[in-house]
Amino acid sequence: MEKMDEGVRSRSRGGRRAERPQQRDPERTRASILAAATREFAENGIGGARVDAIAERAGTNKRMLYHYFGDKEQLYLAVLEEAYVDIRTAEKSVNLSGLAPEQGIAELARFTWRYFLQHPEFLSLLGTENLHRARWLRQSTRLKELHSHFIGELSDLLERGKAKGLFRTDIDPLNVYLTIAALSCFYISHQYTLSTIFGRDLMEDANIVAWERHIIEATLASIRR
Amino acid sequence: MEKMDEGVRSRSRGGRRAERPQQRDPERTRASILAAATREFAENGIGGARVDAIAERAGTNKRMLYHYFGDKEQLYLAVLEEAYVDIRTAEKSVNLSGLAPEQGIAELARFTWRYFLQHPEFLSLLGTENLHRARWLRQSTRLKELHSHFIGELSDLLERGKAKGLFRTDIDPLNVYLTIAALSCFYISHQYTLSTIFGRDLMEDANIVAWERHIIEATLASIRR
DNA sequence: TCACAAAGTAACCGTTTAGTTACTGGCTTG
DNA sequence: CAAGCCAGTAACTAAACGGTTACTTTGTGA
Repeated sequence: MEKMDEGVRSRSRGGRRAERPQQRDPERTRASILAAATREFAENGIGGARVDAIAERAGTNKRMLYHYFGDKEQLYLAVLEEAYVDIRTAEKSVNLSGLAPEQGIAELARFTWRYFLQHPEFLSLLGTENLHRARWLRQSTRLKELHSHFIGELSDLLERGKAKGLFRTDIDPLNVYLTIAALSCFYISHQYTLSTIFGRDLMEDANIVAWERHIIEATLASIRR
Repeated sequence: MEKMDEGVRSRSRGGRRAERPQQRDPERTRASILAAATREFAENGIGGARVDAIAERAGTNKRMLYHYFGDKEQLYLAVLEEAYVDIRTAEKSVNLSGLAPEQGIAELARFTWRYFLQHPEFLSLLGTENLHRARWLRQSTRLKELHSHFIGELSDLLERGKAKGLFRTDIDPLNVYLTIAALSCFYISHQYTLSTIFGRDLMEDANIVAWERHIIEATLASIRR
């Protein structure tokens, strides 16, 4: 995952099938360009990302990048789409319907926090996208149709909680989702300025564990009767 | 505040003193470059910002920009420093020591939310700075010394609240500050992707009012016994 | 088997970009 | 009042950049 530089070429040293080393591999080339672009855009934003740098990181030629993706902006869109597809796919593996209301909310918060923690590049792309007022997200019909199923699951959890008298009756699912997302996203995406200003490393294990507990507690506290 | 294009030049049509139109005005030129740079960096990030665009927006020449600020990066640093000085100055106008603990927390949350709402360029600069892992913030001794006095005021409020038996005793002031900042910052800086995905304009008056109430309620709920 | 399409390379191109040079005009002070 | 410094302008430059052209290599199916 670290060194992409020899990516495509190295296939010749032992491909899937020994009798045909297969020096060419369109899918692999495309995938390695996409992975390299994800890193480059996440690290530098769209204005700071360099097409040459992406090609080099992918271990391929700049020509291939234009061959598979058209231009820099379409490549960025492909990166953004992949990032959204990935999180939506991961979300589907979470099943909240069998859990008690409070446990369900906690599980949803835990998943969101941990996913963001493991995919900082997604948060970075989100930041870039918002800097540009969601220009590419709005442009992409595919992305606009890619809804999170969390809002639905959350509505269900809240209804069950309300019926049991556990939760306040004036709670909006979107508010709960935004609360979880805000507490998770901000802590990670602003870790550098925060750690510098407060002189405390927010990414220390103990602090990470404490903040996870805080997200869950604060979210539940805000919806309990 | 809107049209900077004629900035410096227009001084000749009536300066402070009629007898000396004063075509030159270093301070004004410097200030208009700084204001233009703030907008340009906030809108495009550091990689997307254009030196020529800043000069044009400032209604001056590119040479002046290098004359007053050295180069693009130092100009960015000046913009960042000014933004931090501005918020720290505004914070000082808030006096919480005379308020009851719950009212004090509410006031602090209200101030933070409203300041972010009125200064989205500050949030944008923060995002840019974090994208680059606080490279300029860490570099600037001036900025590292520019602490928020809110943490101190907050500690005091929390102590008083604990003494009265209102608040939990295991509360960390930094956690409370991060909670308020996260709920405020995320909603505003991610408004574009969120509004697009959820098909609801987060910046509608009613939604803004509701979220302010939510920030205050959620923060208080998370610290009450 | 060979023609043709697709995969891949490297050198190139016009434009944009940050930064500079060489200059003009005005303000201040010795 | 002149000398010299500072504010300001416009045209320039070298390098970086996104994107293209012209070409080679490889796999495949008529």
